[in-house]
Amino acid sequence: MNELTGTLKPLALLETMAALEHPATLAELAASADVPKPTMHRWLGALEAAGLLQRTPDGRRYELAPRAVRLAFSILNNRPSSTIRHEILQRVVEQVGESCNLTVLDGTEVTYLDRVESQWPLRITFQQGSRVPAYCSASGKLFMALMPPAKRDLVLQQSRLERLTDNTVVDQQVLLAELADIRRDRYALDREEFMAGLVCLAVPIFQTKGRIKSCVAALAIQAPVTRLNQTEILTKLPVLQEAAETLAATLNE
Amino acid sequence: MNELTGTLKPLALLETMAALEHPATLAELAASADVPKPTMHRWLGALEAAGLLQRTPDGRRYELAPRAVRLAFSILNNRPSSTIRHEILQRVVEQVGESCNLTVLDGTEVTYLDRVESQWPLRITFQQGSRVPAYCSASGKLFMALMPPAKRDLVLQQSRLERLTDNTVVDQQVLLAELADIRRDRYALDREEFMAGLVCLAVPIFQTKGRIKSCVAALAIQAPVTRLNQTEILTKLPVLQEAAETLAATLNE
DNA sequence: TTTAACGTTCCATTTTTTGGAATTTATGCT
DNA sequence: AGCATAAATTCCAAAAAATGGAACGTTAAA
Repeated sequence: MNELTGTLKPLALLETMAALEHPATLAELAASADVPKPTMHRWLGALEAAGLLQRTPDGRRYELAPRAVRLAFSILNNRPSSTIRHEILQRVVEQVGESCNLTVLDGTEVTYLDRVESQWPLRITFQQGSRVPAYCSASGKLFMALMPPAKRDLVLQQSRLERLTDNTVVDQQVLLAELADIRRDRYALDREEFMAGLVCLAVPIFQTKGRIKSCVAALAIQAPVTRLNQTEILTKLPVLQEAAETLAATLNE
Repeated sequence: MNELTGTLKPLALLETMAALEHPATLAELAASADVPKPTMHRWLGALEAAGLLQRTPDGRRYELAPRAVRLAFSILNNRPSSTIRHEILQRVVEQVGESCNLTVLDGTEVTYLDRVESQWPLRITFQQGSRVPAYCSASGKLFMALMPPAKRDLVLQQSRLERLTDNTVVDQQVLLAELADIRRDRYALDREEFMAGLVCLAVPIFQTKGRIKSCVAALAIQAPVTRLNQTEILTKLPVLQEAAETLAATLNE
């Protein structure tokens, strides 16, 4: 996990204290955080003054104070909708039995916002944060199909249509024709265009602001073609669409 | 309340975010914290890089991230404060003679923060794994009844109302009607809805932020219907309510 | 299309933080 | 009790970091 640096170092201390089994002394904490004692002294003093930490009755050890507990309840009470989204993804994986991911468009690439892997031994493991070119992925094509044409042309202009597999669409005219279909059907397929043996089905997640609907994210499942071919994967469309509806609700509320 | 200053200002921001109902934009946060936009930009960037905050899919708003939830559980699981709560639970068990537990809502499920068994005194069983669906447990229904309707709908939408016993409420309309009663009465019953032979009574623990009260945890007792039936268990209500008051006091003082 | 608001970058200035050394306080041992 | 030892605290000049006004892109609303 990313280390807390700079201004956040006292926050790292709070995290350390929360993980601790027993109250600890200044010297112990200074040693474990690898900072000089005067520094730790100041940090502890600040957190104590803030009411996040308090000293044990003997005055030599530090432990969490009520304000930290209040913060914890606040966090749980306001449980980020991202966790709710993750659960929705998990449910999709349970229902379709294949890996599922939530993506957004970032320039000419699609980035994985969240991802839940299927339990099959044979599976494609992407990780959260990884990126894939838009023109050869289901979600990417979906975004392009549903965005204003001017913007789409800009994205296309910046994309070099590189051949990644035998099925990759490298002709812009062919791609545009497919985008028109996708725009009509409201789903997109990746027919082994990015990676041989990998098929993918994506549906849009719309956000409504005022009277304008825009596709802000995409929900997709990925499967080895040996388990689900292009036709079979389409049977999962209803499940995906329903989940996308639920996901949209977490965005608009 | 003591103001967080100096190095702790980003921590104050985390507290603000935890208290927020909906994800907020940079401009809103800058205004509410009364700092220039570049400063807020840096703070948010630091917390985002640390994995404590993240942006909403549209990239324009910020909300809590999984690391914040982990921190919250870590704090609640921590000894000194949990010991105080545990003692209160023990007192309840002594008074009512039945098992008692403290729960928080986590998505569509209720998780046991602490539990004291009537048979085995002095036993702490914080099992991160022991979870129960919200729709068929006393505490779960309590949480749903007392949360903002929009959030409640989101939780309901995700809950599959599965029949676990003859008494499980699987009709959403019936459930909503009961939630209205619970909201009025400030207690909830589990009438053998989760497990045959097991009845349960739950009362809310409120946290007050400003003038807003929110139910952040629930205190409940469980009993075999043979020892306490639905009517008899209600005689324990005053004991529970008093203990809940005491627990709330440790949060709000 | 125009306009306004929002988000982001830049950088000289100001303000903190930092940590070695010294001082004070507490603890353990005989 | 008295000494030795370790921990906690204070001090302060050097070093590092945060700050925020101004300017620049970018996105959304009229």
